[in-house]
Amino acid sequence: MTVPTGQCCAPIAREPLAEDTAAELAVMLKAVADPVRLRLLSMIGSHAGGEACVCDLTDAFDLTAPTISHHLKVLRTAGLIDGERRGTWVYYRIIPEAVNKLGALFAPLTEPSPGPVPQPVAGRSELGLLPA
Amino acid sequence: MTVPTGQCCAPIAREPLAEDTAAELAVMLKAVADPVRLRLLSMIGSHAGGEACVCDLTDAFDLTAPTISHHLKVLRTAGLIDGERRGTWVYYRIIPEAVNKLGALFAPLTEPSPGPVPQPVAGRSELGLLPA
DNA sequence: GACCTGTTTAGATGAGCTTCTATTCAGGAG
DNA sequence: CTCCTGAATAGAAGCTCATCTAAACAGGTC
Repeated sequence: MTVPTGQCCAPIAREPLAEDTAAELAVMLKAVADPVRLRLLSMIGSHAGGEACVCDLTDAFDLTAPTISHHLKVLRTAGLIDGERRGTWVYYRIIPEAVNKLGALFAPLTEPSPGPVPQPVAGRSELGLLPA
Repeated sequence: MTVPTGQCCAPIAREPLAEDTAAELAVMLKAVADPVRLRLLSMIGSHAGGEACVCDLTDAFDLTAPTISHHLKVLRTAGLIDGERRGTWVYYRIIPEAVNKLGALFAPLTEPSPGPVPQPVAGRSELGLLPA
């Protein structure tokens, strides 16, 4: 069973997930299924300006800097965050489309909505990182 | 066990997740962060009547029955599904509150946080743990 | 009772993950 | 250029996880 539209997938309770779609989503979910990475993602996403410096993130944990760096790499490899070096420091920010994909997966099935999946459309005006 | 059915947290990008909240959510996410379990959850949730027999689920995978049973137990332990034996067969169904909790976590931030202050430079802002 | 089918439990094995220490890379200051 | 700090890489140790085979449990049929 393949997903009708080109989008990622319907909510989890609407139709059985395709095998490859499940594998793709599992990669993203595995990246988030860790207390440290969850908090990292939350700190980055909720930080003023929509981005956070690694130096800010490291101090919130009882972990060494290389460990934090490793977790950030996992999140980046999964396509959930993006990093950029500006001078001495490196700043990370969330990729809203990736998070929205997960949100759509677990969206409640309150009403049996019509045909297509109502994609939540990455808005997030504050973090202006959508290429229009 | 666990999973006391209640609102758990704000969307991931609104405020930093508390340490224990992140740990609790990671347990649930880890249960879902597997291709087999994702498909199992999707099959159960999208099955007619809202519940599915183990016998139906097993045939869709190239895995042995004990392995499927193990994955179902992980999902049940995480509070995502519930099982009931009726005669010879065992039927599983989704616990909507648990799935909704994940949906709320990754819900898009339509209304931006009221605190602008995009000034991340020069001396890290506290950022630490949120007060409960 | 004995027997058959569906499901779970118990161990074991091999792969993967989290964390560390030690080292290297990148940029700025003196 | 040399030194210092922030961040990433390399490699290793210990633990967790996904999967299997073998065995046990639950319920129905004869």
